[in-house]
Amino acid sequence: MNEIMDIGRCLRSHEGVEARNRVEVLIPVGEFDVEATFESGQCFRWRRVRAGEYIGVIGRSAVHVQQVLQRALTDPLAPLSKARSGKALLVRLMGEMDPQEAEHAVIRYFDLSRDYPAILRRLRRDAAFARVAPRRAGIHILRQDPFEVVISFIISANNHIPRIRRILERLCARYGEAIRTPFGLVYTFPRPEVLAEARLADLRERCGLGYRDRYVWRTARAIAECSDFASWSEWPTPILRRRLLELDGVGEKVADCILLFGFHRLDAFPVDTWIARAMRELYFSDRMPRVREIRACAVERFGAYAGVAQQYLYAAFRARGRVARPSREAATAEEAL
DNA sequence: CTCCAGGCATGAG
DNA sequence: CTCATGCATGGA
Repeated sequence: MNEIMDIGRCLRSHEGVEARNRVEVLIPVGEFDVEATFESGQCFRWRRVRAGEYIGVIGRSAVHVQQVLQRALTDPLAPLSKARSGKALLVRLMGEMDPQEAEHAVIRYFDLSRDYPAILRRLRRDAAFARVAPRRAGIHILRQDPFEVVISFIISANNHIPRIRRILERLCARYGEAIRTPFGLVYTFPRPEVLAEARLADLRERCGLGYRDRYVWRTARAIAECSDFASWSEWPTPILRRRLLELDGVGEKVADCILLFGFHRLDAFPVDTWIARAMRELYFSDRMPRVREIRACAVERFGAYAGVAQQYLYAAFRARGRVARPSREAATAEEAL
């Protein structure tokens, strides 16, 4: 049984969807930073191939993204001056489409037409925020596929980011469609109907989902059977939020992540352990507030862009926490002093 | 070995 | 309504 499935997988993998057209677009991006955005915890499936270079999927196309200095590209012989050359995004899409729709898809996915520097300036009017947030608006909120975000953040609950990535990788390799690229195979995210047909044991054992197997399966089935999931994006945020909370495995925090990362509701403010710590330190003088209280505080201070503030706070505190967390050796070394 | 991870569902009070 | 508990898994 399993052997047969494995062979089936191999065949499917090697068939792959042949990438016929390759469209290349170069877009000036201002302060946007691919690396900061991809490593900010809002997406899990972009694979880093080099510094500032990633491969992933947008829609049903495999995509290679590279952050470049625009001048270096238009005039390769000109001296590379960081000050005088603007940042740009060189994007190669593998799939059938014309350059114009490719450019539109890229601008939309990376939210490049929004003025993030202006948003950051507005957020930085808050003194506490300004103290810890960066000056440059490197992180954008991506416009990811809603279903992918739903499943991804169900898996994210009580889990580590490296493990979330590996689970999603296996899930897509098993249930998504393979696309051949010069960097190896990449997979589309599985459609709801496909995940709904999966076996629970397969999700648990092969993909490593653990106890979340039934959450993923039930939610995939609910969305597959839901005739109007495509139009959820048109609903007002409070109604959409209530609807998301009905999905199995979706609580308040995950619902807010889905609103922010899947439906681009920039006022949604997911409160996880890191944000709770950050907000507590910044605004509650180290007393432990309720999650409700934290969200209310964020909405009051950051308003329509609370979600953007959240992403910058999350990145700042996580970067700080990783180096600041004392290791066992550091602790004993400290005691030895 | 224990602790923890971008929490959630469940049941008790 | 609030609160406590168990939960698969794997990296630190």
